[in-house]
Parts: sequence; structure tokens; C-alpha cells
Amino acid sequence: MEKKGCSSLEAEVRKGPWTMEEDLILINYIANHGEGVWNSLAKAAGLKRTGKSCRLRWLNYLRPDVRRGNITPEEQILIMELHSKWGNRWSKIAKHLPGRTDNEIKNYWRTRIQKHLKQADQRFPAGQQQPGIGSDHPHCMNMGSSSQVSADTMEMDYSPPAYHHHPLEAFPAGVGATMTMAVGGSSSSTANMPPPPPPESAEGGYWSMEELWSMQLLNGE
DNA sequence: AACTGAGGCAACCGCGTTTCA
DNA sequence: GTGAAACGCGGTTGCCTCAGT
Repeated sequence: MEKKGCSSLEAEVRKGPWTMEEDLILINYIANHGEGVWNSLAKAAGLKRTGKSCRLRWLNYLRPDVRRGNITPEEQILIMELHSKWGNRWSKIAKHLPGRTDNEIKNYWRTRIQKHLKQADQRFPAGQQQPGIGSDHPHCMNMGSSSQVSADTMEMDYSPPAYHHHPLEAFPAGVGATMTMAVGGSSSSTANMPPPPPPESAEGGYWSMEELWSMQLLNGE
């Protein structure tokens, strides 16, 4: 009943996983116009997404300086140290890990580190808890000696995260190369550009974001 | 070979903060 | 000074993949 008035508008808003087409539209638009003012950006780019969604997608996934792949042992230690300092201030922590997003760090913490803490918690139940290991409660941040813990426990079964089904990885070289972007419009993109990955990473005809971006650079210049 | 469960990542939601008219 | 809109952050959920049985 009441939905009739705005149903046409709500039907316009897309949710769920981003398609390759949407990614390209967003990348192209930001390359030409820059980021910011996300709501109007979404409209102007012709994306049927909320500004929030566009911002999230850009920051966590499409930004050229986003580092994807293994969290290094050094980064692990840094994450644990910073978390012991600041708790779940993921964005703050992310600022000290260039190329890492708050979402990635948050996920990493929840899936890996918290698991370790839980296991440690079982081995050392309340009362006989190891010094320096708090529970997974956000406010139990008394992990002062976290670096000790991290160096051992974290490296113990450190395993590279499996990055799979990246939407743009499905792009064959030709498609990626045909993306037209005026990278010059966003100088910051190029400034923070990570070193190009070895060509082997494109095995099987799959391309990483870094490779796509470097292709854009090559094409655009 | 098929099924089940666990792990991991991307995306959405709600709330607090900041900015602007 | 006030209200509205936009932004940013943290928590949570859903889906996909992989490993084990």
C-alpha cells in the first residue's frame, strides 16, 4: 500500500554483490571525476547503488592502492599491537597498515586472531589465563605483551588467505585493456600505485586489480 | 563421488559524528 | 542555533569455497 509511492525509486536501488560492469563504471567515473560526495557520485555515474555502497566498494576493493593477499607476519604483529592499544578501532588501525582496509583487518581479526584467542582461552580458562591474552571481548584489550604472543602463535599456522572469485579477475586481458580511464584525473591513484605484480599472477587468463590498473596506466599514458 | 561443516570474504545495516544550509 | 543530509565506522550476516568424512 504505502510502498506504491516510492516503489519505483526503491526498485532502482541495487543490492548484493557488485557486477564487473558496475565496478568498471565506478572505476571509470572516479578516475575521471575523483571520489567523494558519494550519493551524487552514484547518481551521476548511473549506478543504481547507494552512495554508501559505492564508497564501500571503492575503499575496500577497487582503490588502486588496496593491497590484496597475505597479511605478513609483521603486519600481524602490528595489528595485534595496535588492537591492544585501541581496541576495535579498525579504521584507525588500518591507517597504520598502508594498503589494508579496515574491513580486511576486521575480517582478519575475527577469523584468524580471535580463533587463536579462543583456542588459548580453552587451554587457559578464566582464572588461569595466560598473561597478555584477553578474551575476544572487545573491551578485554589487556594484551600488553601481544607481540610475544603474536610472533609465536600467529606464525605457528600462518596460512595465506585464499583470495578467490574477484569479479574483475574474470576479465580476460582484452576486456581489461579496453577499459578507458583518464587516470590523469586522479593523481593520487598513481601516486600510491603499488609495484606491478609479476606477470605470473595472471596465469590462466585471470587478472588482478593491480594488473588491471597498471594496464590502465599504460593505456592512459 | 557425494555430503556436511567450517572458514573466509564481501557486502549490508544501524548508529554516531560532522558538515552545511 | 537548529535541522537535515552526508559521511564514516563498527558490527553482523549471507554466500562461496574448500577440506574432511
